[in-house]
Amino acid sequence: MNSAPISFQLTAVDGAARLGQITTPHGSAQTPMFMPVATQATVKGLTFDEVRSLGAETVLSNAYHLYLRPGARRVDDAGGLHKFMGWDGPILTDSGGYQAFSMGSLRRITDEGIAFRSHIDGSQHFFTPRSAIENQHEIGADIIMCFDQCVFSAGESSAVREAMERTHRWAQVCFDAHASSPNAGRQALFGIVQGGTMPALRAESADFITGIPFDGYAIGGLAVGETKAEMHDMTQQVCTALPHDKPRYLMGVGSPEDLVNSVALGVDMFDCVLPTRVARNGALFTPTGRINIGNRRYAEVDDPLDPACDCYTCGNYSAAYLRHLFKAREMLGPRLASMHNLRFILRLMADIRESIAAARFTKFRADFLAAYQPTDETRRQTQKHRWVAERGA
RNA sequence: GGAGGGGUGGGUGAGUGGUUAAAGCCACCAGACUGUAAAUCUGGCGCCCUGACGGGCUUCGCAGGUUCGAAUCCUGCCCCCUCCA
Repeated sequence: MNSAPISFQLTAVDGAARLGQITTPHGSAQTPMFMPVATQATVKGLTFDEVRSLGAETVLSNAYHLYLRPGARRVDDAGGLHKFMGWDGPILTDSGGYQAFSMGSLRRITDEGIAFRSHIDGSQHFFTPRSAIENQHEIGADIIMCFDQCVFSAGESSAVREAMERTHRWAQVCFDAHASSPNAGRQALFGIVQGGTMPALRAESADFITGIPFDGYAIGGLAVGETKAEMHDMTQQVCTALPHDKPRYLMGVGSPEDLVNSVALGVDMFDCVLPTRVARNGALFTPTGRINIGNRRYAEVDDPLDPACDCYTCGNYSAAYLRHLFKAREMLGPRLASMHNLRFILRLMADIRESIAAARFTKFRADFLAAYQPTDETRRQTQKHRWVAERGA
């Protein structure tokens, strides 16, 4: 029997929020943590030196993308993903299950697995739960994920149930394939709870998945189009059903407010493309909410976007300059914006951890949410609701 | 001086009698993006009224004219470009 590839220690609890540490073959990381997304073995636009200096301890990559290019075999031959991409900290790889959701018409799902048509060259590829695990063995991340089927959470119940049951069957296959492999001693495997937005299905899924002794448990199929309230309720429900002593990973989340809210429910790990994707399109996080740097109002702001921010961007450049870079479509714009957003998120996580350690997370959360307006759209809706409420009364 | 071509909304550029407030692209304004097919996508973009639906007004160098109806046809004028001398 191999010794466990990772260990998880809880060091403090504040309400349902947990402070902990995950130790992997490539070092340890404090939780709750946010993992920047390096889908194609790169956090778009940044070097890993920069990623680390921003405060990231663990990064996420994607086995589907690496399988297609440069090839899992090639990554293995290059000495594994850590060496290949130049990141010696913990890495988690997603199996490619999410691509069952995001690739739409390019894939076909059967009980055997998922047939993908490569978005790169149109070639046909077939992923089975077993092959997805083998890919991840070759790639060599510290934490690998079960091959699941992600669906639109609030979709038709029969479709959600079907995907959930398939995910369950595949979870067992993944577990067996991993447990019987030599990699079980050096890579951790997480199971994934599905079940859409239906409490009964989530309960069933959490029960099934936690029945398999994975190294950690993930909540999948959220933040894919359902309401914030549904996401919150499902996360809360699943968290109460997950074992206390294993890390809990809410996949694909999230926005600043989602992170704060989900930590309050007991989530330990997050990943999300939002900070970097949104940054590349000119949206930046600030303590008072998300803004679009391309807006006219920043044209003459010669101070940093957030003078209190400790990131490289805010330390060296004005909002007006950042806006100019975006308007001129200069590549430095997305880079500086990505650094800012990742720093914002990673500092937020550090602040969260600090507040849990000091047993004042509840207040921290309340203060943060009171100040933070997610987007202009939500801001507008909030104002409209208020207006309608006042008027209707 | 001769021959020909052309002037369209911020720019470029379609449109040659009605279905045109006028394509497309750019610029500009605004929004979105949650296990990355994304440095992407969406909406707005003459003026006025409306929360919206919608309605009103004024536009295609300028001035006249033909016509039920003109960016489109005719006349005059003003500019611009190409070639020849």
